[in-house]
Amino acid sequence: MKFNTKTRYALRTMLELALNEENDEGVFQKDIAENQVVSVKYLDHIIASLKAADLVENVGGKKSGYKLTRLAEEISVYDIYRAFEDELAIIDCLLHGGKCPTKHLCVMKDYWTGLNQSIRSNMESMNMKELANRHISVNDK
Amino acid sequence: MKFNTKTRYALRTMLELALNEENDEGVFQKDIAENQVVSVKYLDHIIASLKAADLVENVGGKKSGYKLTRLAEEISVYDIYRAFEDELAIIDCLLHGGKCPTKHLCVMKDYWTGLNQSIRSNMESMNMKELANRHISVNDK
DNA sequence: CTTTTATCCTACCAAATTAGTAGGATAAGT
DNA sequence: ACTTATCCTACTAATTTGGTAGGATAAAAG
Ligand code: FES
Ligand code: FES
Repeated sequence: MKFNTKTRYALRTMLELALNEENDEGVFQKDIAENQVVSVKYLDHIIASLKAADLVENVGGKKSGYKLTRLAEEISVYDIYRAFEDELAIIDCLLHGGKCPTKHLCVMKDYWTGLNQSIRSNMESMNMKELANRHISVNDK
Repeated sequence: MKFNTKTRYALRTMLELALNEENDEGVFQKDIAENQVVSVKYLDHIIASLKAADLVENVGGKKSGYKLTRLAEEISVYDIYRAFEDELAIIDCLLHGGKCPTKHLCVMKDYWTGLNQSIRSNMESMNMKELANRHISVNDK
């Protein structure tokens, strides 16, 4: 029961972009890589997924920095999770009307569904603006 | 972000035992295996872990059934999870005073800590008696 | 206009984890 | 004596994870 490292790096990447929301020049991949202590090459994959999910974009052409495609406030933790994974389904029985392999009705399914929903709601209700604000208030002390 | 199948099978196994709490003869492994559509051999591992975690015990000697070691009410979903995994830590930064690899203070850690706590509380607050009751009320309709 | 550099894109890969199977020992019941 | 259910240890195939490597492309710097 772990989140993968890509999602974690992606969140910190998005946090940097959220902190630079006002910066029209965007942020360079290599600067992010340095701050996050991750190779530029690895960050390549992460940013590629974020782009594919339409969460970030280049400011200009090939050698330009990155910006968020929308307001940080409108990007949730779950949005970022979704750039790397399918819809949250903590067990397979919850997938696409997935059925339980058991003979009889499985009462656990209701429990899993509730837990799944709770985790998802938590991720949906936290946005990057809020995280950026927290970051500022912590680092200003 | 998935729970493993062992935990899932274990929960259903424990549910069967909870439903047979009053049955002094215990429940046989092979009967559980049949109900859960899982090989007896695989269930071997699952039950071994449950025993190691002191959640179930044999009623008698070698060929006897299993019973819960405590009241179903006193066994939480998290107890069962813990029979197969270490303390819940949805990212490694949360482990044993684990530090973040970042240069600066990582504000994400507070978020992860909160989510981790929320998931854990959810699992801790559901017990096998409650699940057994739900099972009965669903299957009696 | 040449060199550098940052993004882009596709392969590949080693290690770890998952979800089991296999084989047999032990001991109780028939 | 035979069957059978639990117990115990190894092994393994498939998948996932967490990356690295190589090079193409295009912009900017000199
Ligand atoms: S078997 Fe599907 S949730 Fe229990
Ligand atoms: S790096 Fe540890 S939680 Fe962000």
